[in-house]
Amino acid sequence: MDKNPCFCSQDPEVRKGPWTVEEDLILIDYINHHGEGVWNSLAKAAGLQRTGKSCRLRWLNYLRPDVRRGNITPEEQLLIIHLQSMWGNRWSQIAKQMPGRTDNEIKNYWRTKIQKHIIKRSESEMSDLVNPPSAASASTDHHGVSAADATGIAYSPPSDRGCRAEFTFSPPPAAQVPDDGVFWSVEDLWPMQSLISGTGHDAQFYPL
DNA sequence: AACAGTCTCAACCGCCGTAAG
DNA sequence: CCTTACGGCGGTTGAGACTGT
Repeated sequence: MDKNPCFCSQDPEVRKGPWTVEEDLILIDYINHHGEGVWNSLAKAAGLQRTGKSCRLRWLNYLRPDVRRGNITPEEQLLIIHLQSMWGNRWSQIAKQMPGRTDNEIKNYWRTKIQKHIIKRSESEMSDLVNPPSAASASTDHHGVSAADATGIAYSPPSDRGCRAEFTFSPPPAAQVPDDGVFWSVEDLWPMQSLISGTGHDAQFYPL
């Protein structure tokens, strides 16, 4: 087991790193014929020089037939933000609410697309405290819509109580999805104004 | 065209909970 | 009850892709 990682990491029979097409085919073929089972046994029985964990991860995050990859929709973006604000980093739980999406994908999306904006906004807010922006400059996005009104998402920086930062979220109207089918970027969705004046009440971070 | 910086995401690591013996 | 084996989870890493200069 992995509480004795030295055995596995020093085992020359165990492969690491990116999966090859051949390995993928072996795993898919084996699971198609025998189903998912005890992963360590499965890896050996299939003739894969991989750990059971590695096989499980590869199957769940990549090879499973119902996995949808890429093109996170605006609705999914908002759902991720909403669920993350309710549950925190319970990625597997969030993934269960989003059929076809994996916890790994959601986690990566959050960290690369959303969390980045939290940090940026926190930094800009800190600078705004020193150099306050004009009221008009932050009130609309480039679609000409109030960002806070459009998304209903609001962010409040950490309080002096030592709690985590808070999001608030109210479901946006369906009209926010563009007719041309082009996905909105996080920049489009991000509620710039609300960073300063969040007013929603639906959800918030739980203190750690 | 070449290089540097940034971003994305597949995969690994380590911890925890639980079931079985 | 204790130990072991395993699955599951969240955090992190690093290689390759992409973008800007």
